[in-house]
Amino acid sequence: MGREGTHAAGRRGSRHEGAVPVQPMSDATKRLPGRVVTEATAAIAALVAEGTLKPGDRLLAQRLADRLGISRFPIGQAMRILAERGLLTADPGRGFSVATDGPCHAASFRAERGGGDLASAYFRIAEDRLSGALPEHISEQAMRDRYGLGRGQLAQLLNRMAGEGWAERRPGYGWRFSAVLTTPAALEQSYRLRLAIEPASLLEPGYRLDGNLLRQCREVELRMLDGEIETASADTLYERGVRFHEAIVGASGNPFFLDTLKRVNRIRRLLVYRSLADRSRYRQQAAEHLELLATLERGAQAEAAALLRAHLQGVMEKLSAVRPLLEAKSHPEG
Amino acid sequence: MGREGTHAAGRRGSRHEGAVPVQPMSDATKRLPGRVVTEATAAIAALVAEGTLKPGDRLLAQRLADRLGISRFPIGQAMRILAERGLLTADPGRGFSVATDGPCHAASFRAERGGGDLASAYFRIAEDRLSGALPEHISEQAMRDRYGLGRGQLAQLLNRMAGEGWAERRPGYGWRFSAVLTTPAALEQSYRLRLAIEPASLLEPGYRLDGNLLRQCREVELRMLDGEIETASADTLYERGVRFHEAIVGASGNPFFLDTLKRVNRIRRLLVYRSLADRSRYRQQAAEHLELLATLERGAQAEAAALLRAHLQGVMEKLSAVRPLLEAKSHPEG
DNA sequence: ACTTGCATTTCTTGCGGCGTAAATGCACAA
DNA sequence: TTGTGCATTTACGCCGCAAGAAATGCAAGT
Repeated sequence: MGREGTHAAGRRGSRHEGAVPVQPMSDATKRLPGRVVTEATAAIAALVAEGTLKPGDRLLAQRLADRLGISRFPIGQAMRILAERGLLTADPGRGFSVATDGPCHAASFRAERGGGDLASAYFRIAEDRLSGALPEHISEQAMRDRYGLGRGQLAQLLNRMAGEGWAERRPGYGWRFSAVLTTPAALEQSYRLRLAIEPASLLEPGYRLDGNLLRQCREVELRMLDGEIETASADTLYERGVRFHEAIVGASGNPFFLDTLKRVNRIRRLLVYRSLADRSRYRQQAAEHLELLATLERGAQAEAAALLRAHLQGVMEKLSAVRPLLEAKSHPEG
Repeated sequence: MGREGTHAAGRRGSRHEGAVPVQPMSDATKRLPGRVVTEATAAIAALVAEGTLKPGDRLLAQRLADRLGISRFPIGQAMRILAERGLLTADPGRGFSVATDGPCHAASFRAERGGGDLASAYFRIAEDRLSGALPEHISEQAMRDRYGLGRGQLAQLLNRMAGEGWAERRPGYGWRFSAVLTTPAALEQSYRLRLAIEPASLLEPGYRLDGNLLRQCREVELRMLDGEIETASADTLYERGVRFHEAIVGASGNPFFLDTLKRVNRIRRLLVYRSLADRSRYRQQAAEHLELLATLERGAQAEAAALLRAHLQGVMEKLSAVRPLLEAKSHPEG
């Protein structure tokens, strides 16, 4: 998806970010909604789409607000927007309820998720860094000018990068990008970390993979085998893999394992960015994922751990076969 | 109107932080030095103290600046300060050189490292959180008032906490502190992560523990056994342990392992904060550390990994014995 | 030629104001 | 009594200004 979104506009973008390019909008909802309203809108639409809310059901503002962890206000806004879109009907004085033809409309709300501005800058920076377009040392000022970011935004990004280990403050002014990402060994090293933690997480004392989650994971894998491997975008495929592994590890109940995995995955995303997704291997991966799920369902943790280890090792080997491709820009250092 | 507060002193501390309480200072160096100057001062003093620079040696500004990764300016300031302190002699027109009695003075420069203001707030927050004094949800405004922080400072802290996984933005306003830290199982879980990664790191392909580093580690452990266990502060003891393990893991050359360990250690520090340091166990720990070093020296990685595993497991068990003490405030949660 | 020491430039951070989004209180309707 | 709809209050993000602090350029000295 075009994550590059706004870049030219830059500075004056205020906070509304790229979200909700819905259409000119009629008079009642002229002002473009903020982040929370946008999310609430999507969330309610999702509830209708998945059938949790059926036609005729009345929507209680407070209830929804609690569920989403926000106040009633953005809920009201969201409902008004959805009513205009024909998903809900407004009963003046008695709030809103799901329209009879709501569910069909609901599908059109496919997560036009924004959040874009910052995320897009993040990826642009990473890409520039990997391609060598960004110098090793640079001042915040220069970064702001280059990417059209406000002070706070840039600070957020830099902190994140620092946390991820590929940028660091210089003693005086400015920042320094470390070489971690540009070395071809990084990807392999990230896999060795996963190899250490993922199987171990399956052996955690309280491990319990929720039945619902398991079913959900299985369905995704089946859909993949059923053709999505060919049709989905490379980004989506990556996302799917990440989600699977995070779900598996998350079921360990040990947040340290999960956080670590999430962390390494976020970086890995940058590393695989340039590796042409070789779709054929996804087929085998999906099969292995399914086998793993079956084993976990039986509660055979040790066996599952072994499978997972083998799975990761397999991926890693395939990977080192592609490695020459990545070494286009090898920075010998030492 | 909460906001105009400015209530406590806090605010006007500018950025110089608690550093360098050196003394009223004579006229030449009246203005208190900034962060970089302070660090440069300490660095140069250290060079003199450790004998890298001997009496009579001339100090070249550019050389030092390059070595520290900063510009010549703060170097000059630092040298002037040190000259006033009697560590260096000023040769007008020809810079500075080490004074004959420099080395004795140098010892008095024991890293009076500041950085304090923020760090102290960080620990106060963590403590309040652990003791339950801080509510689960809170707005930035309330935090600022509570801890007397500027907007930027607070933002920095919150970002850091978010990165460490124990605070997160709420959808609307305000922040939410996750339960990670308050659950009594957390400490144990953190050890299980370490158990997964530390031994594995010893088996990394390019593992190589530098001879110098090894010797240094050994010395520290010996000093510990030689009495420091009784005399050093609890904080220092913790620090020593962390450093040892990070050195060992860092020698794997895989930054992902090291980062993960650092990360978990930072959080662990908050978790052990209240556990009364039981000094007796440090003795055994030191012995095990030494044995580990010896094994690594022989290059017996697998054996070392086993030792490390046993070591961690031992610590963990001791820990679960103390656990009842920590459960003072157990938050059962569904 | 190399360095110092100063002057100038550049960068960063703190603070307060402003505009807008979200939270909250309240009156009123069902 | 419960819940809606609006008005009020509160919180937060962005911006500009100004004060330092660090980086850099330059002339003079050795």
